[in-house]
Amino acid sequence: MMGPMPEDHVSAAPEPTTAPPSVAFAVSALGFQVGRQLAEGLRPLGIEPRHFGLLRALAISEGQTQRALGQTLNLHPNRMVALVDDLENLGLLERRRHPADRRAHALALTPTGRGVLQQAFEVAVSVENALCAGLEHAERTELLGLLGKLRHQDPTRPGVHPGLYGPPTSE
Amino acid sequence: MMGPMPEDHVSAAPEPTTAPPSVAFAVSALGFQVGRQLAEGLRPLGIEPRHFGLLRALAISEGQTQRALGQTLNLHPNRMVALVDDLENLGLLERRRHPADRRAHALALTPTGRGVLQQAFEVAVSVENALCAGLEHAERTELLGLLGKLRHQDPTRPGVHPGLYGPPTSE
DNA sequence: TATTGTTATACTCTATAACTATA
DNA sequence: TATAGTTATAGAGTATAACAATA
Repeated sequence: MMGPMPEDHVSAAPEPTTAPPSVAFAVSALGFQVGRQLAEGLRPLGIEPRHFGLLRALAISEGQTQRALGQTLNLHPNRMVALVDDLENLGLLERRRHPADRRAHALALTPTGRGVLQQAFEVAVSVENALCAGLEHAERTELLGLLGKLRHQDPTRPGVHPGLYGPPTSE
Repeated sequence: MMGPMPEDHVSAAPEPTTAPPSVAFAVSALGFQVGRQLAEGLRPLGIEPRHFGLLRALAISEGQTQRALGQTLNLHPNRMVALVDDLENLGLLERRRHPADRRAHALALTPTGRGVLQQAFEVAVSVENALCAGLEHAERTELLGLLGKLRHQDPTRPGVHPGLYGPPTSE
């Protein structure tokens, strides 16, 4: 990875102490900000972005085992335990008996969990709208199109965000 | 924070299990990817993104005290110690005597440090170009313009990225 | 023997607060 | 008394590997 790369859009040797305007930098700083805002918005719901990601993935297909869900989210079985514990303690999901395998759990959202997921989506929408408040509707469409043309390193399942599962952001 | 927000661009209640195309999500996922790529690219130089950030800030005005530099980067004095230790051990900067205050250090880049910073900028340019490889020049300009219109929560000094100083990204 | 979920352990990173030497 | 830098300590998070139950 990180071998020779095409260097056409930006000159190769900028002023050493100065950074040219950079899509990478903008996207990185904005992405961090968005993550913080999402975490803040979810706090009243008692969950963190990683829980949101798990609930969302579970809602897409219920009855999955922890392992299956963990593979979808690229999470080690290990880390799934605490995450599922959290959500079960909050009453947002249940570990039910798996019909075919008595070792495994069949994960299922509770009605409360479905409600919280709904609210979490609304938080996400708020973050989106706050972020895009300075854009006309057409500009936002245009921006989405351009972002879609950026090279994604990890064309995994859509909706899977590798950075969503770290520790809660401090500061 | 996170109070009432305008909700015009996106309907407030999407399908609960499905996410509409979102600038926030795209920017967040791409930002995380960019961070990983930068870390990978810097590894051969023996530094991490946070060291890059510190070197860059130091290059802008040398002779600063650790505290002053830490304030620029929003880093507690505490965390500066290990960071400056790293860079001093690598021979990239020096703690010199402060002319006016014998408690403080005057931080200065070494020639090696200047060289490594230069190489780090080249890595950053590589990441930028890889990211934007699918864009025409005009599209990239357009994208930069649109990103600039997104609402920045933290209009601090330009070039300061709050998420740059966490632990090195695993996975 | 392999696999699911769990636990144990060591390790890293962080934050708070002490500490020292200057001011 | 306050400040610059440092160190100590405790806490949170992660990863690796062991473990029990089941396949």
